[in-house]
Amino acid sequence: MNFSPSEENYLKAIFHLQLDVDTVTTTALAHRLEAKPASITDMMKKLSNKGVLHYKPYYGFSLSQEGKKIALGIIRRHRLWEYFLSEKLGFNWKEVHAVAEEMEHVRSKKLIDKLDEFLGFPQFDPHGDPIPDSKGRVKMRTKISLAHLPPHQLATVIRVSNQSEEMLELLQHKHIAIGSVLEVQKLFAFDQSLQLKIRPQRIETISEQLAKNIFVAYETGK
Amino acid sequence: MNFSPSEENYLKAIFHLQLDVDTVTTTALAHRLEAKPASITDMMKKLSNKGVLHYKPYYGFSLSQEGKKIALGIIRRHRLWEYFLSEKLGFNWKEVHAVAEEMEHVRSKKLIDKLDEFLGFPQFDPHGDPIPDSKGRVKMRTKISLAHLPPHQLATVIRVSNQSEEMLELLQHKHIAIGSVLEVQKLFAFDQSLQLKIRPQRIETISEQLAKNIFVAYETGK
DNA sequence: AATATTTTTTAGGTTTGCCTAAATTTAAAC
DNA sequence: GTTTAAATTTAGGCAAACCTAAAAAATATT
Repeated sequence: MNFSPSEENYLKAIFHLQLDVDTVTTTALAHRLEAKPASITDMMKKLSNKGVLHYKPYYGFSLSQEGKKIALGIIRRHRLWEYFLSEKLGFNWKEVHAVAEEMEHVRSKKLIDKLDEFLGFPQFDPHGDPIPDSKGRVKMRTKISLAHLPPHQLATVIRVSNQSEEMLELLQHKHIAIGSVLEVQKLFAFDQSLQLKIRPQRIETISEQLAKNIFVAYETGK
Repeated sequence: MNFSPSEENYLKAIFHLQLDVDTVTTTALAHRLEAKPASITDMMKKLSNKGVLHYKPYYGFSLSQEGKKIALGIIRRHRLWEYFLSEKLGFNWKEVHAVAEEMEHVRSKKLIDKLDEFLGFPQFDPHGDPIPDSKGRVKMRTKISLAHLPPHQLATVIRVSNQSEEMLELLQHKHIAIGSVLEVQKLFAFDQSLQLKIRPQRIETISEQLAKNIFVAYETGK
């Protein structure tokens, strides 16, 4: 079955909303897609006719098994393009999303699988979100601020929320960069400062304030 | 001004038709776009209102200066993606066009300029057609069968029309590949066979039949 | 439980990009 | 120079994807 760009956007949005709730409401989806509730109802009828949606009027909707598979395919395309834009063309994280939003609608299985191969089968996009593989499987990770990382848990730096000159200078000094693998060795109760072990074998101490602005991810079961 | 994918396809098609004729007719365009003449008229009204077209009802149309600039931008996008698909993802020439047809409509100046840079500012796409640069300038080349290449004219192999095992074997034996730079040293009148000089310094003789299946290009003034 | 409020759906309208069929204009043929 | 044929445009319709306003259903309030 074939889906228009618009239908694809609906499926993707529902998928994301379902990460938090079992059943998605008309208003929630309208809000996310910046559309009016009436438009949502229109589309829900169409999508449930196509069998990708469980829909009971007035009681919300959720993706069918088929719908989930399709949504994962769209997310795969989106995140692979994000990775390409960031890694190969030098876009920064903020610019990447809007462009990928368009590119994800180019539908060619071969294109995406070749792109995946060209990129070296990346498992996570530049935001640290997992990229589904060609069978729709995703690696799960927990993403949190470094300030909340459990001690002795190995994690990878995926983002810094503050991009000021001053912070980047400090990060450089501490040898912390995107992709750095590290763990918390000690948490000092007095001021919540942290002692880090940065792979392969560097020890650094950072303030709570800095830790709060560094985001890390680590793999979890499943 | 902004153009929909459909409008872009019309502009591109008119541009291509104008390579052969000054004024494009409704029927010619309808034929090329596989649409009905009435649809063409509809769109011509829209496009001439947007100022990209000279249009006199019943007498055909042609691109305005502005229209040409936009068409070149679309062709630039198309051919850069073709180059990417072929060079980076390993697509073959036949598959490249259809996918690029979709990708060309992702509009982001930055995306295209970064892609251009990433690809090393290529001047010709995998079909040997010129890629307009970011200012819309194109290098011109003549594309012909090797059988018709004027003697002593340096040219580059851009395509082989027959992809059979047998022919590829022969090409390999003669050290002729896509991108080979060569010139005709002698044409034997008896059987139209050719003696080639292949850069940097190889001499090969090939039959007329083979020459007819090899296509080459060479730069011409402007 | 009855009423008020919020959420959702229905009904009907708009724009884009296509279509068919009929009318009009231009070009060709006699 | 009529008449015929071909090309083009106009008129009116259709589907997709949105909208507004009104109606209907579910939820909250008292």
